[in-house]
Amino acid sequence: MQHKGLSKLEQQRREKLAKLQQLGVDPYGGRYDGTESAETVRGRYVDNQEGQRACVAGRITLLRDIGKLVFITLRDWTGAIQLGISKQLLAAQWDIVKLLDLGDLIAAKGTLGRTKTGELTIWVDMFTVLAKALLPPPEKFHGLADVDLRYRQRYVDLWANPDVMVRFRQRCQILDTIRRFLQDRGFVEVETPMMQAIAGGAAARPFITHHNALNIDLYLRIAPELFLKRLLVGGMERVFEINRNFRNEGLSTRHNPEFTMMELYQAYGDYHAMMEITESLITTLAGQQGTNGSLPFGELNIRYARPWRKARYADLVKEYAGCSIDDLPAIRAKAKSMGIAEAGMDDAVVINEVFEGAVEHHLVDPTFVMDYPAALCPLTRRSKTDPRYAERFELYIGRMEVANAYTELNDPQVQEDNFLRQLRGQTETMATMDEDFVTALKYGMPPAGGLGIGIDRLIMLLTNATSIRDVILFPLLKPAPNELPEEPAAE
RNA sequence: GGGAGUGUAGCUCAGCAGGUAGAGCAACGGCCUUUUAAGCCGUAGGUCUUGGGUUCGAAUCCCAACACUCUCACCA
Repeated sequence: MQHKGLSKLEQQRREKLAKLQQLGVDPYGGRYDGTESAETVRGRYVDNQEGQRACVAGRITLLRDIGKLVFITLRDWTGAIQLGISKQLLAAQWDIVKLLDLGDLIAAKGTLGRTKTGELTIWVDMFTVLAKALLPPPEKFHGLADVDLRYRQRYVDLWANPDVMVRFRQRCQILDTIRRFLQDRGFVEVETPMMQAIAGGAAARPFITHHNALNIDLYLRIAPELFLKRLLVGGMERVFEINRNFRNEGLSTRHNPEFTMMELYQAYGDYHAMMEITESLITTLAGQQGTNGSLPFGELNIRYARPWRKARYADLVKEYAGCSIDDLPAIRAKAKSMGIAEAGMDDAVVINEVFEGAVEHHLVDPTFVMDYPAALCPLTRRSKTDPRYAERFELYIGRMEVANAYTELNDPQVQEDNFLRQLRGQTETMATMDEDFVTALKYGMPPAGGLGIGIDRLIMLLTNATSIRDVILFPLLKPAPNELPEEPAAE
């Protein structure tokens, strides 16, 4: 795929590499101690104070050759700093300076100062080549813009588009905060199987894989829920897991087949306790990211100020769709008017279609949607006052479902009945009876609240990324043509 | 899978009432010791995604394929 033009540019760089070697320079460096980040150097510099030294390493992203003076913009993962290299100061290494290219990795030492225009600059008196780049970097001003290329070559995107680095470092910071927040509340982090004999805990099509030694098919998990609740039975009272789920579904700006989910379970809690945790956690995170209680998300401006809106599912349908979820003819009429093929659908499913079509896009600021129809919630305890509803909420922010939580069902009899009812309604692999889970419940699971937060979507909201692919380092892509396996010739 | 859009130099993009290609950056050669997307002079770089068709003539029009983006569908 890479043709003449490119290999010519590469050829030129290989020649420079050979020249470096002739000058006795190892173009691929080695261990280099004593560097500081660009950010640190900027932070500690004091104006009008002589003799401040600095040592940095990074990639050459801009190079301005003024003849006997060269300015380099050196970028590391904290930011950029300018190097000034003068022939007078660096006569011994001048031949090497002239062989530097955009994209090369170098380390440099020197004295700090400011130029006429006030730019903080390291006046270099020693530098080391750490890695010669054989391929040219993308255009220096626009960066790498081709969306597909950015995902395929994230290793270029990360430094060619500095916002990308900032966002992924924010992602790490957000995850740190989540872990600390939960640990402070007494939760412990656990890891449960990603490969499961029965893919349970959600309704989604799983990926199938095979274990050779046991000669069994296994599923990549679609949710950790049933294992985490087994831990409640085992006496682990506050657990959480942050890990990948896999769902064999289409891709979109809000869906990646593998995505990161945080699930937690708290013994003796309920869904109101989960609301408190959710609201407290996410407002903490929003406060850390943002300004005065609100953050932009695409065209939207989302207000995170507490308290968040709480609204019953049924009330929202009435408010935005104009009909009661108990009035099935009206619901079906509404569904039909919205273009939903409601004829063969289950009542609860029709209601949910109306909800998704009529209500969701109104839910911009954080909103807890409470009390779902029980038929939609096989793992949830029903309301004691009105068993038609389940003690469940979903949190919507920016028109997206971000969290899902409920009072866990701990009655083994009801759980078994729900599984059986689900089995009757489902096609293909969507549901399998997990008898061992029912057995676990028979030993007694404490009443508990459980919560799942879609981490990727949360990070989208907190970092103003409107595509999930911008918060996942390597989103799933169709392999490039030359990576695809040979296709059988048959049509 | 449906709909809309995109595919031109290494990168970012022009060119599309049909007459076989342009700019900026990057590259190469030259000048320049305070630049900031440095500047100036010069040079080189293209099977216009692929395959058919219409035409005297196609980057441009038509058909098909491939890839990507957005969107809908699938997704409790």
